[in-house]
Amino acid sequence: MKNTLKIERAIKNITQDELAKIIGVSRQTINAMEANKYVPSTVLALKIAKHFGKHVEDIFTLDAED
Amino acid sequence: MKNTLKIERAIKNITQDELAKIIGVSRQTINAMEANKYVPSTVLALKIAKHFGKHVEDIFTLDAED
DNA sequence: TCATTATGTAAAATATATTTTACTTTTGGT
DNA sequence: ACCAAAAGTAAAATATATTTTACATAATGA
Repeated sequence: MKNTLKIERAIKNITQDELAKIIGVSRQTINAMEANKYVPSTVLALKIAKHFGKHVEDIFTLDAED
Repeated sequence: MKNTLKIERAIKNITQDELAKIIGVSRQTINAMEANKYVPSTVLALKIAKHFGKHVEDIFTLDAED
């Protein structure tokens, strides 16, 4: 799975820390997601998508190996 | 978070076991998700949404306490 | 240039998701 | 009524997500 978190953040010009506070997670969690360290829970994905006004599929996409 | 998994399955008339095999998880995982025992990973949510031809948001929705 | 901010990284601890195994109960068809 | 299939439930084991704490590195703006 890949995601466009970093791009979305850049579009809105917000830091990882700001997004983390809005969503209610640690900054490192945002960083880990951007770096694909692990797969987020659906609750997080929904909150993120909602914050950016997009569908989950617009931000998170499946890879062949998923 | 709540979901409409059971309804989607009923619409397509497939069992938990069949959906589990398609998605690549255990039947009990499907059951646990339908019963809101835990929150699925985004990879699972994406696969499920894709299988039913819907957006993640159409199947999984946030509650106030999320 | 330099101080501050932002991001990257790591590891241990903690929390949660998922699987496996097993059994029970319900459902639906004959 | 009977029975196989489907769904429900549980608990231990396993895997993964997330947090916390800490430090390093990169980027930014004055």
